[in-house]
Amino acid sequence: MMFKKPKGTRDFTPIEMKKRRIIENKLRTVFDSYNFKEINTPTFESFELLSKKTGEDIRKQLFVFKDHGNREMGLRPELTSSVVRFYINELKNLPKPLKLYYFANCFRYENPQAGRYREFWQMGCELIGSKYPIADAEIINLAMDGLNKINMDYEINIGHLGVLKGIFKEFELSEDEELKIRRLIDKEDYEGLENYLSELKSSDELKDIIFKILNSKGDKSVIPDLKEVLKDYPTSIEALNNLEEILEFVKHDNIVINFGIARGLDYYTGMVFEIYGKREGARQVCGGGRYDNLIELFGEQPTPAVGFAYGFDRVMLNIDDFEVEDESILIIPIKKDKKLLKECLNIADKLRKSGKSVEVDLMNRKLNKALNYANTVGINKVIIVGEKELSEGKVSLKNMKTGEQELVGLEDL
RNA sequence: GCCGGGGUAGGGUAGUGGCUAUCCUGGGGGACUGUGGAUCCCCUGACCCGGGUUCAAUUCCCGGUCCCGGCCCCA
Repeated sequence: MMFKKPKGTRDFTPIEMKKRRIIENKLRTVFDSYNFKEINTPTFESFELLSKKTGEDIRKQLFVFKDHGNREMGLRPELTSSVVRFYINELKNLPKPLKLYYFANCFRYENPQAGRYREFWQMGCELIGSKYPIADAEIINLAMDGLNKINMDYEINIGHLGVLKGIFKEFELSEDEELKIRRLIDKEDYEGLENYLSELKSSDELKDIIFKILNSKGDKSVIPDLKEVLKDYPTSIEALNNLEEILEFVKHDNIVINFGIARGLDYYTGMVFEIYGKREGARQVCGGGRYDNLIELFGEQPTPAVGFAYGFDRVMLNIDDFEVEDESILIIPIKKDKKLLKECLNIADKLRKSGKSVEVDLMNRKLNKALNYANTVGINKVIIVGEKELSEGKVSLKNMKTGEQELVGLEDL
């Protein structure tokens, strides 16, 4: 074989594409129903933009290249940076809230494993301009409604970075220390966390508080208890109040409060959430949260924003497989003379204009072979065009499922 | 970047240090000249790549690559 597809990429068969489109369209209707508006941005951006919120280290996880003008470019690893750039370039003067969504392929230079590819699809949204809890809630509700729409079983965990940040502030931890702690929390490496915390000054109290926060996991009722524990940490209390307000507007009840969600890197500022499916190895299907500092980081005046993205491929892995079938028609001339063939094309043209999915035999097949073909590819109806019937203005319409066949006037097709 | 398991026609497989590499399925054509799912026949089409060992490698060894999965990481 001469060519193979690049590592970590996939070809999608017609059946796979059909299924992906069905799911995509269902999710799309939910975004539309919240009156989010679809946008698109370039597949590649300047490396500088892509590395802005994470730093140079990101390079090894990006597809980076230089264009002919020696400008350094990268394939987008996600859409948030691009959307924010677009917002700052052109959309910042639109009325708020700005509600945007996208469905796009993204690229990360990583080793493939279950549910991880070098090219993958994200469907997500950004709600820009509202700092209010109801905006956070709308994002959570939208994320859950989408998955409900496609009947996916999931678990959602919601946290708030302000709680831990309030603690870090009181204990005056350095940025490095804070980052290291968040990494360990995100990984759920509690043993490593305990060891690390033991090394720090004021370790006992800090350790005690952090583990109390991490253990506050469950339904909404954990919040009042945690407030009591954290009553001396005003920033944390503020965060808990914020989270409580948000949850008042979240319409689904099956949520888990979990302050262990540290969401990878640092641009989230408030509420954060993750959604998990059931499949082992590719469980996380969605992540999101509030990022009120990012737009400012990109050089615009401070603007609150909140959003999420589905990992579309993981969504596909976490739903039950389903059958797809399409309504299609094959038109077969009984003989291969030009007049009959042209008549076939005329009929096809008419049916196509009325929205039907129509094939004309292109293989010069004899009738029995053509029927055989129709049968194996799952064509529902066959129109047989013969001279005798045609002279009376009729054709044979055959239902491939039932085998029934009837003469139909050309006008009645 | 690291680790484990794999790689034989489009899909699924058998097998071997040597002879025309097995079978099923799929695809094209025919038997069948105006009615499908059957049967028969013909055609199509593969040992991942490179190096080594050997008289001889698809087979054994090494390296690479890709796939599956696990770490690291995951904006």
